Amino acid sequence: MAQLKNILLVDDDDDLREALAEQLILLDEFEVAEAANGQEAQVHAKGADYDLIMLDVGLPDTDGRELCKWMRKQGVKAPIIMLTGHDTDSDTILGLDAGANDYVTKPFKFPVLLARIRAQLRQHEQSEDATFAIGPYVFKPSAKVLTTEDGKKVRLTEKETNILKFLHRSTEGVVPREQLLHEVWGYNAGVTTHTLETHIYRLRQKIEPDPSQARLLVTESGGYKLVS
Amino acid sequence: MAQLKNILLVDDDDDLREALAEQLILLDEFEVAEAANGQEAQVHAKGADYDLIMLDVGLPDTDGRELCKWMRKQGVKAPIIMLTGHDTDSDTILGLDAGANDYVTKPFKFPVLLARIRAQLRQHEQSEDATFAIGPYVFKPSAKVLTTEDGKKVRLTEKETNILKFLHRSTEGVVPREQLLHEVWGYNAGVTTHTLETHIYRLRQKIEPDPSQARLLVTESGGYKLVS
DNA sequence: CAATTTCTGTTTCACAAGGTTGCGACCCCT
DNA sequence: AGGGGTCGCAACCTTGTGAAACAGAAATTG
Repeated sequence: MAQLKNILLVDDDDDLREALAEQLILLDEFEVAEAANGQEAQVHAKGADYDLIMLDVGLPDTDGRELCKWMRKQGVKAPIIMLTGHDTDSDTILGLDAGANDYVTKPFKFPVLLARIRAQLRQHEQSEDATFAIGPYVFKPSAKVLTTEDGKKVRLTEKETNILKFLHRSTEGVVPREQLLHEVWGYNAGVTTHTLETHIYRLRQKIEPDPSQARLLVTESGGYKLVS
Repeated sequence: MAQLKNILLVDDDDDLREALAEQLILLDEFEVAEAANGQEAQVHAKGADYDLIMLDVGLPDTDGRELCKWMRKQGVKAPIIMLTGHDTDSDTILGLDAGANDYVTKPFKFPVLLARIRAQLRQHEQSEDATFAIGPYVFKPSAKVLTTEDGKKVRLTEKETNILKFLHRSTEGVVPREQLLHEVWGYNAGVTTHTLETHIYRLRQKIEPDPSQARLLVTESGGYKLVS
């Protein structure tokens, strides 16, 4: 099972917000935090890292667009989907220009919003600041580090990072050595699988809590796979 | 002036397509290639690298969604915006699930589409496979290389890549040494600006056509800036 | 059929070559 | 002097490879 995605849902319409949150939670893919106004949203945004933020434009205390800009200035990189009752063009434009990634007008059908949420999450995985859960770690490819719950960091080399990245990308399970070799070293690879095996060894030394037994990075029928 | 973005516009409605292309070109920000059907689109997609692709769903020869999937399978990473006449929910959902990044229903106002185009382009700059024009080079941060028109490659070290990345990000112009130091080495930097200066020196050796005179990477009042 | 050998795929680990990086020394120019 | 460029050097890190150990399956043998 993939890790649950963290969503922050900001809307002052209690009925709509709660209904939406419930539907999302029922899918068993998301964890949803709720905020009814800008004040609350700011607190949430400071406290936790969200994978996606949904923002109503008309909040009692702040303009959603201002909130959006504020979040961006705070360094929030998560995709932001703006929600609004008004379907005026200028609204949409202003919303997107404020730094939102998508803009959805109410009323909307839930499946459509969901598709847009998924599209944003999918796109974000390619981004600079994407992070992934791998075993007990948070893996940030662009920083080449694994971080544990309690803040310990494991620094990876470039090759190790790429290996982890490609292993993670293959949800399919086992990645054959040859394929991994091509993905990490390129097709005109001047190296043998033995080189890959050495890197796997070194990676295990770093990431396996007990290096004598492979639990995270498992060998299986001619390839490797990552188990969460 | 920033580099023109390359857009591929695929739609079989000649009037709409040409009008759209013209409006985009008039903005002086984009270069637009047009295709009237799937066949043409495939040829274009193979031939050139686009920064963004707009795809009509209803094409004479192919389904736009199939075309979208095909492009993704070909390794096209550019954002894809789907256009459609039908505004059915299932259509939107299928479109997004096919790998599109956004979905716009006709009729639309041009400024709205433009805002969505900009939003997609902005988001794409954060992505793994983003490239930037720097002087005579194409800079791909994730690959840590600069490529010239005629295919020559300049390999950069990690520090050099980051320096270039942050210099490029600051369209503002001059980046003070201290700021660059923080951005590249982190806030608890254990290094002095002299280290940065050394790196700049080495970077110039690599990227300045004539290393005796700095043209691309210029020193100015306590900082550096990139000139295109 | 059980014991033993062989074989093959994989792991372990040391080592050397090469690249990257920070710094010191010195120069140049204003 | 002071800000900045030039360049060499030493420490460190990364990486590929070779030698050897290991483990399980298959094959061989008595």
